[in-house]
Amino acid sequence: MSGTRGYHHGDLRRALLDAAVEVIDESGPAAVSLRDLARRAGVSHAAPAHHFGDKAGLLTALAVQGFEMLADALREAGDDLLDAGVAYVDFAVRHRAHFEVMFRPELYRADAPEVRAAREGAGDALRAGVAGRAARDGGPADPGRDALAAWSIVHGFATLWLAGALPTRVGDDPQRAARAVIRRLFE
Amino acid sequence: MSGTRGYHHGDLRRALLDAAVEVIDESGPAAVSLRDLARRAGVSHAAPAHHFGDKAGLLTALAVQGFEMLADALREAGDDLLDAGVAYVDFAVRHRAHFEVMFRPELYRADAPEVRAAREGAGDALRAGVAGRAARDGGPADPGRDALAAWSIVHGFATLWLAGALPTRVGDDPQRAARAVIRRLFE
DNA sequence: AGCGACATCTTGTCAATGACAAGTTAGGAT
DNA sequence: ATCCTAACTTGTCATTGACAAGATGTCGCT
Repeated sequence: MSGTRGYHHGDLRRALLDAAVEVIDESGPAAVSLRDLARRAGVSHAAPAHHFGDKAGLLTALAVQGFEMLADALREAGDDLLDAGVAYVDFAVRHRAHFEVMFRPELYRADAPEVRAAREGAGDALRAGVAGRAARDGGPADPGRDALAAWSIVHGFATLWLAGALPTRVGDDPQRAARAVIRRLFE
Repeated sequence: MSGTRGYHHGDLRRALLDAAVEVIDESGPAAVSLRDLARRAGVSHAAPAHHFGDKAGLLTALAVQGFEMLADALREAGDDLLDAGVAYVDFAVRHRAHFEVMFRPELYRADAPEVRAAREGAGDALRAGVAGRAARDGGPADPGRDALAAWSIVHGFATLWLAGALPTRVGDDPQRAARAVIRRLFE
């Protein structure tokens, strides 16, 4: 789907998404301009529209990609709440552009079926991580609430970290700091 | 500062900020257009520039206002972690526009002195709320980490709620759901 | 090989926007 | 009364998103 063979450009779709990630990493999603992305890819100003329809279409593709990447990262982290939580934060920091778009539904078509599917995949992976630790502890009173608490704490930490809202005293190693914060959930 | 007496418009600065809140509530910060705000206030398209310089200036004013309102809300909630946490979420939900701008530093001049001051005021109020409960529990091992964990969990919950990312099963009462999640911190 | 269909990309255009420059109006101080 | 300055307007320009219409390359089919 994303890798049609060499046409005029070669793989414009991918190039545009990569360029978008670069721009968002530097200046946030609001700074994305289809014409700028086209310039960076060396194509005409209207080329992006063909692949994504409009700006929301491009960001929708980015969000889908992001949810899929997050699901992969969480699955790879296994079913330990601490590991899954750290993986969540790590994903947000290393794939900041994707993460920032994913949780801004007003920027893209969050109700598109591909988005729903990708998001649910990530949700399943997250719940699996939480359930693992909980089972080991002898079963929580309310698994739904525990999952929500775990998701909230890692999502909040990641968001605050990305926003640069945390005091410098927290340090410059997000994984380390996240680990300490998450541990607070079972002490 | 925000209420100069009746000039041509009366109180354009306030009117523009109010209109911005309205627009952001409906369509997010990306949808804010100075010309649209001017139209809503019944003034010419360049009037906003006089009060705020540019778009970032307007959002900077909104962010300052937001941090001050948040500090007030937290102070009013007292020094109980649960109450302070619920107040944080309540603020985010009831003042969604302010909250969304506050934690998007790329949209405004986050390094402006008025912003720094307002943000620190809110930070102090937040820490005060966390410290209260901790002291009652006999003192935490690491107050800095506890504050960070508490901030993360309420900020994460609020963010996910606003993004519409939470499953419907969580319900439609953010205060109730937040209370349950926060309680997970001391059980 | 040749032809047709289609995806890919380009050129051209329009309304909307942010930002700036320069001019106009109205309150307040003296 | 007059000046001064803040508040606002009019005019303009480059940039952008979106759309329409045309050009070009690639592939399937015969």
